[in-house]
Amino acid sequence: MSEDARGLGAPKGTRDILPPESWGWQDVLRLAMDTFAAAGYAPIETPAFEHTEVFERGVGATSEVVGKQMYTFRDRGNRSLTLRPEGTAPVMRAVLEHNLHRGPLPVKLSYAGPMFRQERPQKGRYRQFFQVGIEAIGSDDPRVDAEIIEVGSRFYRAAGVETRLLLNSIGHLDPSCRQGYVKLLVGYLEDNESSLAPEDRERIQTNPLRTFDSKEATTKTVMEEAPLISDHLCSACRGHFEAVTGLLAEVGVPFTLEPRLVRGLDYYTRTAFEWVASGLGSQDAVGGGGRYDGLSESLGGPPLPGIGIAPGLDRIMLARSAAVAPRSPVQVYVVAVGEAAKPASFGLATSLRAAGVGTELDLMGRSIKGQMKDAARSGARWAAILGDDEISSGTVMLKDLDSGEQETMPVEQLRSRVGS
RNA sequence: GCGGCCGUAGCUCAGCCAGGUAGAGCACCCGGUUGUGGUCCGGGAUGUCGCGGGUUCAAGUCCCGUCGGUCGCCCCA
Repeated sequence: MSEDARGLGAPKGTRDILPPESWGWQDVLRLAMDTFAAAGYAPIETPAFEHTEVFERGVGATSEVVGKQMYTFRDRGNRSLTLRPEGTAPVMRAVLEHNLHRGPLPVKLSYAGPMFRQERPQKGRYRQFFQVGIEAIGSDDPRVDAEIIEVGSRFYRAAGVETRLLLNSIGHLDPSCRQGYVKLLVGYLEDNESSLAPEDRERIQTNPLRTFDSKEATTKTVMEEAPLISDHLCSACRGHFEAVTGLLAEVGVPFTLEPRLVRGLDYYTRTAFEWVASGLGSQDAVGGGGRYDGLSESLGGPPLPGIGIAPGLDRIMLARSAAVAPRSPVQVYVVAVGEAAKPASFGLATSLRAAGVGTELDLMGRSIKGQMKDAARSGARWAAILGDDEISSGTVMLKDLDSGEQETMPVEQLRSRVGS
């Protein structure tokens, strides 16, 4: 059942996240932001849409994301706007706009929010999906790369997701480095063009690096012998990458060198990586990231190196062990016995909530039995039972729903009793 | 954007092949004597059979289209 009877289901590729799963969603989101904050990354909020140019210039017009997947529209002022397909270019735009790079460097920011790409939906791939992320802008020190990657890996572990970190360096844009390598690769591909799958032949000119991602058996065979970027990095990029891997090894972050790893957004340079989880089919990347040392200049800013990661919440929720049940926020359920107890139970629930104790009560006029059942269902540890007898004596009967034991006590004692 | 499979109660699904008055389990509500849950027993409510069209005396069942989901391609989180 997907369409509402009125024909108003959530739009294709979008979805509602309902209780109880939404509790877990909130837990993971909070865990991410706390993990980032503990490493000094401050939250930033940017708009859900930007001038289209931010992505065309930032992410790159030749990328699949910008070329085919953006939600672009005109507003009433005839401006071309685009729902953000990713979070890094908007953050860089905000940094440049507000001159954050004129302050202490690196600028360390975290964000969380929905992203939008118009693709064919399937499990783990939605048109509106949710990413969290961090960006460190203004330093090309390998320790920044290592810090960002370590924080990301720690987050996955804490969230209960088993991942493998795939790591590569794709060099920087210079004839001595990636440009030279790409020339070499194009030459190799042209020499072997007849052995490539037809759809991969077009890529030779448009996006030769992506041939490494091809699933076509014939192309894969060709690519096994292809020159690797790792063998053609300039000495600076090679040194940078060796420093990054050395630091990761030192702090015990496991990784797998993946010399064929390339990424889909044009701004990536040097360090590039993905976290993959098992059991998600072909949508196995639960997060990725990399360095983007040319992004600032693409957006008209000064030279300003940066690096970031973007874990995807939707896939993380699919990948984490389903056993992690969220804790119920309700501790006490107030049971009202008889009409007279209704206002009193409402007052008791209110004062418990004001004291910070998670409290629920019957709002449906249920019988005592019905209320007890509802109490059990709410996940509350205690039922606070209030009837004529208790009201007249200023007491309340507190029942431990696990053990079944109950005792009567003055109302004033209730709070300290359930506070533990 | 392309291809395979699927779409019946809130949920998971049976019924479809061989057309003949819509089912199960779970969940939900009430009750098992008047103030006590999670077990058990009894009872109850709930469906435009995704949507539209066609074939037929008759369509959940056959045919076509469409929308949505899912898996693969593509791409990526």
